[in-house]
Amino acid sequence: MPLEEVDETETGLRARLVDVGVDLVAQEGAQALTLREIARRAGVSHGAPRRYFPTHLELLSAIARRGFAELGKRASAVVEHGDGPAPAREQLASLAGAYLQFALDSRGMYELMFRHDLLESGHLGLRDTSLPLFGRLVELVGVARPDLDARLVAGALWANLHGIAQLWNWGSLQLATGAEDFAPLLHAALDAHLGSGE
Amino acid sequence: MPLEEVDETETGLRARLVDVGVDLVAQEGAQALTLREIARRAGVSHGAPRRYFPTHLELLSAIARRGFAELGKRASAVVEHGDGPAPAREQLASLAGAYLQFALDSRGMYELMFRHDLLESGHLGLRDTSLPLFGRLVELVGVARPDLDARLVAGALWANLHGIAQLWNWGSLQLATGAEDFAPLLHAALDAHLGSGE
DNA sequence: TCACCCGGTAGACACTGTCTACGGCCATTT
DNA sequence: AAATGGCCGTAGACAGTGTCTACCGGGTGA
Repeated sequence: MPLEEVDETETGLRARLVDVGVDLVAQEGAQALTLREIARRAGVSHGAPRRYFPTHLELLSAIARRGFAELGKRASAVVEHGDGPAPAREQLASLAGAYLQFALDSRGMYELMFRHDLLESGHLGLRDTSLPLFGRLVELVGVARPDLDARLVAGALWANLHGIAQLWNWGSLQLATGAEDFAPLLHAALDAHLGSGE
Repeated sequence: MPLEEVDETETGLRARLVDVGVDLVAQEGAQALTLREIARRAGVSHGAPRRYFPTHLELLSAIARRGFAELGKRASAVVEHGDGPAPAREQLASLAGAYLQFALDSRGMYELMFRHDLLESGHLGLRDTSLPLFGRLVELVGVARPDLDARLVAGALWANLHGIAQLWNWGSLQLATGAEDFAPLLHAALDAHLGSGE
């Protein structure tokens, strides 16, 4: 009877492994995401994950995809939150704030999401998980500053956000700038790329 | 007789291990910096490094410090290169360009230098290796834009450079912006943080 | 000459990711 | 109803890792 089972949301081991991974990275950090530890916490033998994830990297990628999904959800929630259509500049501020807040709330997950070997492995499916978010960023930049190259400015702004998130997360920026809150940096970046006036 | 040997530049095993590490990371990437592989290439047993570096992380930190030194050297060379005192804005462009070029030339080393567990371990001595460079950045920003908070702008700009370097290095920005050279992004960032006019 | 200690060796240990052979259970089939 | 086959998880082996400990060889001091 169940010969295809297209529904992937069942409570099988595959999903449970990813669940465990998401919890584990939140609690113990990215370096704790051992294949064997995930299997242990899922209550199966260390060979079991191989049935669904041929390699450790693919399991990690599946976990990271959850992170991208969560980030996308938060971003959407923030942007579509206003009752009326808020000015693009404000939406961009909210979006950027949500991005940084996510990176700080979910240090381990953010770190996992931007591991080079994951990104380069191609298992992440960035084109599906991350590009929509970037697309929205480009769109908003295009509205806020029609005079600029939206893709370029959006790229530079994204890089700025990523840099702030990363450097802030390990304390370099606090040490360098003496700040104790990332808000000034965020606003400086927004003002820089989008202009402070309008 | 040799009871103190303050001179640390001798050709002992300590320095040889770091040399090997620098070569190895340039040739094979950051993930190749195994303790045992470094020892192998240095022609000693796997236990030998422990005499000088109690832990793997401390050896990696010593290698990364070479990277920071090299980066600082390149930055100084570029800034002090002009015969006359070039405008601060131009010096900033050169400095930023050198930074990005270093990150791209020495992918593996750059990756190693900004490994969170190295930065957080405290073995890097960032206060000595990296802060001078940042100080020069602050100084130049202060000259170029006396109307702004130099430390804040310098921090945001540094984060921007770091983000561009990282995202560019694994291809995300190419994919997102469609660019095939990082120069436009660099100029966009510089214009954004320092203004395009003057 | 003897003792000492510095610097490197060699083996063990726990842990990792991957691979392979095995088994047990469910569902289909005859 | 009994037999068959395939899916899913187990268990053990293997090479490799970082760390720890016991050893020891040879040069320097007394």
